[in-house]
Amino acid sequence: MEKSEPLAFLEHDHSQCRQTALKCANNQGLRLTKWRQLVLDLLLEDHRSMGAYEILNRLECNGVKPQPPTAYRALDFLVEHGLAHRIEKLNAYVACARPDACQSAGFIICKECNIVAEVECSPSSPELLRVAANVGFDAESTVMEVEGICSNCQNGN
Amino acid sequence: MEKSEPLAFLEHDHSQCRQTALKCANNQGLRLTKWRQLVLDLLLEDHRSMGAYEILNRLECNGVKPQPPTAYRALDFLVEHGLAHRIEKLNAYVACARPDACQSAGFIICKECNIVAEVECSPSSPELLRVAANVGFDAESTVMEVEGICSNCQNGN
DNA sequence: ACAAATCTGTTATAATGTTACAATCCCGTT
DNA sequence: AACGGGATTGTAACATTATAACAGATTTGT
Repeated sequence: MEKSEPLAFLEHDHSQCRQTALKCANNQGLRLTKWRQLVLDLLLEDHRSMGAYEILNRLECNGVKPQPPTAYRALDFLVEHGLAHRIEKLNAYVACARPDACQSAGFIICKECNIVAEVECSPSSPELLRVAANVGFDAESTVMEVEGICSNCQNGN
Repeated sequence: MEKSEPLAFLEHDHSQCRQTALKCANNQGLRLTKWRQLVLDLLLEDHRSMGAYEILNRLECNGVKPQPPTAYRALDFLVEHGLAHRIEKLNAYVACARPDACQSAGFIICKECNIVAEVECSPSSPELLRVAANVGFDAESTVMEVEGICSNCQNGN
């Protein structure tokens, strides 16, 4: 598979994605607590994005349903440590597709089926970064998202 | 001035920006109604972004303060017709810096002073678009945003 | 075992955005 | 000028997304 192939659109062994993410989390010595684990599991179900409240509504542990801060804390943690990404356009979250090798990611978002394909790519448009550098701007984070209709949905699937 | 120079960071005659935007709106034959005019005026005050409710709170006409839908309708209209942009990372809006020649814009966002510099640039990272094209994705809109600290704010201004 | 740091539970509230429907205004045609 | 259809606005209620604040519990390093 090519480096920047968007996994989400390809047939693949998705359980591998989950394995990789978990392994990666452990290797980093992160504290994957109960809620973080559960949230990550939900996100790792597939390559769709989930809103915080969709996650919250499905979160549950021994019959206990947590409050919003619990979901947001877990999400913040996962995003901060590169196990998940926030999709700004959707106010939603996806599991990182390549937590072992994620430097800078862009996202291809299908409006129809909500698949979010992660693409490892250089941060932002080169022009944008060049201009930022020119004016002495200290870039900390970048958002790269393309929204449209995926090939499957164009064909009415 | 170079094509892709970010106006927001440069000394410039800002009244020109407003003139251009208004001229542009009229040339397109758009109906710049009362609220649209007022919202656009607020956005054109400078190159900062404003949240919908910040705009709403400042909106007023003959002592009448409108409700949220009024602000959102005006913003949607302005965005749809290229007179303003939505900044996804901030859930906020800026006036378009070059409404006469805006094809595809990226944004440099300073966390400190909230300046949003618009940069005309090719849409997204080439890799991201190439991958999208490869998988037959029909791209409709792209988000390109870089957040960080501008040169002024780095120097404690 | 202790203190410090981190994480969780809980309540409340803030901020952002939308639905739905009635009333009004604008514009082209009679 | 009167009419009719489409666009715009007024208004109330509500939905969704996110955070503040603080107490209690758990984990970690020493």
